[in-house]
Amino acid sequence: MPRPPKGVTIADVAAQAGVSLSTVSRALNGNPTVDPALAERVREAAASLDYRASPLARSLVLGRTQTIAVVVPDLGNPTFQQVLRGLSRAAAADDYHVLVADSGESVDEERLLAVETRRRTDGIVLCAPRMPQDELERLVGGVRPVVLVNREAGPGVPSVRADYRSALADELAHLHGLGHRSIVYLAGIERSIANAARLEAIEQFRAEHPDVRVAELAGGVDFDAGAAAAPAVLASGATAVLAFNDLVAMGLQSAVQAAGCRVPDDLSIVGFDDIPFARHTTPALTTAAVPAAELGAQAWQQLRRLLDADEPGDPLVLAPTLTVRGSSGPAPA
Amino acid sequence: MPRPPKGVTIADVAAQAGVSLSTVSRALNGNPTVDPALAERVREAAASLDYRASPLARSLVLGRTQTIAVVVPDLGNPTFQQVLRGLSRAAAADDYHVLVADSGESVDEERLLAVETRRRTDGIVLCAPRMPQDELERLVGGVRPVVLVNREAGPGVPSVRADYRSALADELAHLHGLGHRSIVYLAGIERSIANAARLEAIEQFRAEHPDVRVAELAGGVDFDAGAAAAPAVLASGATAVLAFNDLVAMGLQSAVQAAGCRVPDDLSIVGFDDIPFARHTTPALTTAAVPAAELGAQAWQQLRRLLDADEPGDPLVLAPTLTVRGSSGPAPA
DNA sequence: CTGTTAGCGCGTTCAC
DNA sequence: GTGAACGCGCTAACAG
Repeated sequence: MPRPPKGVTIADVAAQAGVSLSTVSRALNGNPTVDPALAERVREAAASLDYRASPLARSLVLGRTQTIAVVVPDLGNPTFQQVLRGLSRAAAADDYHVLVADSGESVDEERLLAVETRRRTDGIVLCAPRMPQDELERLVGGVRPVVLVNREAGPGVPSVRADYRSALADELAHLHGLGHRSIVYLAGIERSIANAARLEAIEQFRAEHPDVRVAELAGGVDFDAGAAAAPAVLASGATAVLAFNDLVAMGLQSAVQAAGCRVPDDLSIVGFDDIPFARHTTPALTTAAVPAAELGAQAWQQLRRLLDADEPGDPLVLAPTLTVRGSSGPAPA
Repeated sequence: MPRPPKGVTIADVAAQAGVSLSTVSRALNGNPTVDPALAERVREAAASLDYRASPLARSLVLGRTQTIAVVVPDLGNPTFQQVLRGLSRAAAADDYHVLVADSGESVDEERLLAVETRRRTDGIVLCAPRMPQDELERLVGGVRPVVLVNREAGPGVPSVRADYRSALADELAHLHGLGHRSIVYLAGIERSIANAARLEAIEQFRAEHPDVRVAELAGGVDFDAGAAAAPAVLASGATAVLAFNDLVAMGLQSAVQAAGCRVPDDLSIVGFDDIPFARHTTPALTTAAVPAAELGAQAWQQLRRLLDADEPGDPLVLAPTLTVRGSSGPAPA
């Protein structure tokens, strides 16, 4: 059972072409100080041997791996799946590879994986929504170049994020415009940055609209959490619900419908993220479209800039767009 | 702007501990032929300097990178997302890293990415549903160790796959048991292996049930394709539809419902895959649950076996489980 | 048990 | 313009 032909090295090519190792290296790297005739001979030899320089050896001597790492809390989460997709394609377009690590929602793992994967790569994209701010700031120092997704850590640390605050404000305005005066917010994880941003928007809305009741209910981040919240939502007497994300909204919608509640006639529901299936529920989900894949692509651009020029770009803030579909409608009389 | 402290090398540790490089290497790698006292001194020195061996240098000399590659056709496809997730977690549990590459549904890219990523890793997991069989068999020779997902390429090439044939047979039996005698199959990509397996099951069913009409309609692989097929499905007069996958089923269900057709009263719909949202449609989707994450985890086990012992495991076939939900019901009278 | 030497495969000075 | 030598950081074989 012969393994693939024992790695043909640069020495084999040199022998075949009748030149020295250095000449092969130069020729293959397009160094102009090589006699064109020789260069051609080297290329032919390399082609005939199907030679390609070992990425490992190159990495060691060049000090770069042409690879970046991305750490996500959960590869099962549609948002991070899209971030990864956008990042992967953007990096590939620039001939970079992507090492992916799933921290399983554990902050400890996040830290460990970040430093570990960073050592095998040229830079890292970090998605760490739950990591405490002080811990995050301590961590970024040790893993530069680094780009943060949906987090910030002071100047010099590039980041890309969606503006959750303004997006939730848009949703509140949407519901208010439809006549809703009693609204429930299904909160996500307490310590989550994303949750905090949403709460800010709610605070401001309350201040500007004293006539509207916005109640908070403990929620969660997945479909089941949304479904579990259904009884409490129905009991609250609210006419509209802001769910922490689309998964929660879909779980809620499914559960209240099963209980005989009509959406949006009896209850309006709005989600967050615009995951691919949001438009496919019945009714389709009104939501704030977070451009997750674009976030990933932009994260790569930020990282690339760091890699190429070593100068951090400005933090990038992408505004989600309110996407009105069938799950929200006028408040019941 | 000081980069992270210039990589501290094994030489620094050796100096700090007052021993030679080899002793440091041995001590840190748990080589028992080291004086316990010295070993301790080395560990302390390493800890005080926050030293960790360069993965790059280790990879070069050891001939292994502790990294595997996975090539998928589309990171936006829920099935491969789950495969990646299962693979990533299983590999991480064994201290292996995962390099991911998205071929963007292009067979050419698949081939290129496979050989390219393989060179930076110890092995590769290949998801190449559309690659022609002969091309696949030629490719695997050059990238071993390799594990195939949902494909096979002769003995010696480990693979993990779902049994699409038996799963579709189960679905057909399910519909037949509900009294359906006119069924439509919404086909996927022609040249796809997965499609061929489904067609086999249909052939056999036809032979065993001459009284049942099973028509094929051109379909696709995504939500929009399912929605686009709605008029043709309704015009066919069939009482049940087998969709190529859940996305197609959901698109179809959504579209026929919008046209006033009741599911499952007027039309039964069954999908394939059991993607996370299948249980969340209204009605919830009857489908064949393909254990994609488990497929990924098992792919790692197969690859690990190859890496550890160099002996391929037997091809693994996982049977999807028929999951009956609300979208299928008795045939209308 | 420890230190010295020789590579892993390549890019890059430095002399010719 | 080209080759010989050195080094990237580490492990392994070889002496002592």
